[in-house]
Amino acid sequence: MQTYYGYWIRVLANCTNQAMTAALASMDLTVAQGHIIGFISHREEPPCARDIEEYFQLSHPTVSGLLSRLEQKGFLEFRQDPQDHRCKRIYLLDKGCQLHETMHQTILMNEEKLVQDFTEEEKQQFAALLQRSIINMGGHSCKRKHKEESQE
Amino acid sequence: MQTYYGYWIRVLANCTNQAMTAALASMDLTVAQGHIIGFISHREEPPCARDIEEYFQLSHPTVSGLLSRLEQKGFLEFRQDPQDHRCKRIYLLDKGCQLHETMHQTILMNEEKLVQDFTEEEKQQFAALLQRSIINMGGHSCKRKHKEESQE
DNA sequence: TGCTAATATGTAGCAAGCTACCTATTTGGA
DNA sequence: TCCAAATAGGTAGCTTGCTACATATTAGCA
Repeated sequence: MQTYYGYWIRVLANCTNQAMTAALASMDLTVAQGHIIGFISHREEPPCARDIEEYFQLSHPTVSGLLSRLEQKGFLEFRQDPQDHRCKRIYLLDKGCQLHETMHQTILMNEEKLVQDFTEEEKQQFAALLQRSIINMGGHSCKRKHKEESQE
Repeated sequence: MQTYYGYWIRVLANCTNQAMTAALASMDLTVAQGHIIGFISHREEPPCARDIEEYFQLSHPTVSGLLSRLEQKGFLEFRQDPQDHRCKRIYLLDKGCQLHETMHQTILMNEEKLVQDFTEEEKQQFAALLQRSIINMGGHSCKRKHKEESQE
């Protein structure tokens, strides 16, 4: 067996990141920041940092840094949860809401580019194999329901 | 169309990275450093930084930083190319060569884990779809022949 | 009640990715 | 030949990922 998948995944992750970086640059957003804005805007209830960590399988300091940069740029703000004083709920500000639709379209376009010459069957296969490999690697995010949530 | 691939690729890249980090930790190597050691040891001629940038689709400063950390730890050394004084050829030192076999086995184990419940056909499909999506995103690394090279 | 464990978050310091700029060397065409 | 473009590499400063530590609050059990 050749040792290819890890290499391809690394390169593919880098490629998609670079393409999305270019696409989102005009909005003063990085790829990771854009995904977080999208995640927040799709939630009915304002999430806390912990929710983002679980959904994206990221460590707390990583999410903490992302959120603080988004706060500095005026995309969101924190408000302490009245029930649980440990939690800081994340609220999207106008600036963040306005961007969302444009960003959503940009992400959709890049998704389409990624699989532009795939048949419908191949798209489904690709999605299924990606999800199974995440589970194989012990990724927990697949334990949660993603049905109503987008990747952003 | 749902916006999933980008999200899955991000999560998968993160998962494989975390698993490999744990596996390589005992060798005082990070994942990126391990892959570079593997790449160098598989080349007949000592490569220069530019070769690594192309193979892994990474920027020059990224590769530069990786190599300088590997040099500091005594895994490799630079020697100026006598023909072209711009190039610094990269030579693996004993410490790097000794590690290679162990690291290679570690990477193989993780590759196997990634697709542990895939059939042979699914493995081939996964490989083909990953490569096609890299090409779709404009990744240049696929233009080069990888037949004789491993992912490391 | 009161102590312990679990949970949410904060921060320091590192690796690895990037852009943008720099110098030095080589190459190639006028 | 000689100057400009291409090429290889260096460095500053950023984001994003991490581990390892810290504090504050909540929950649960004796």
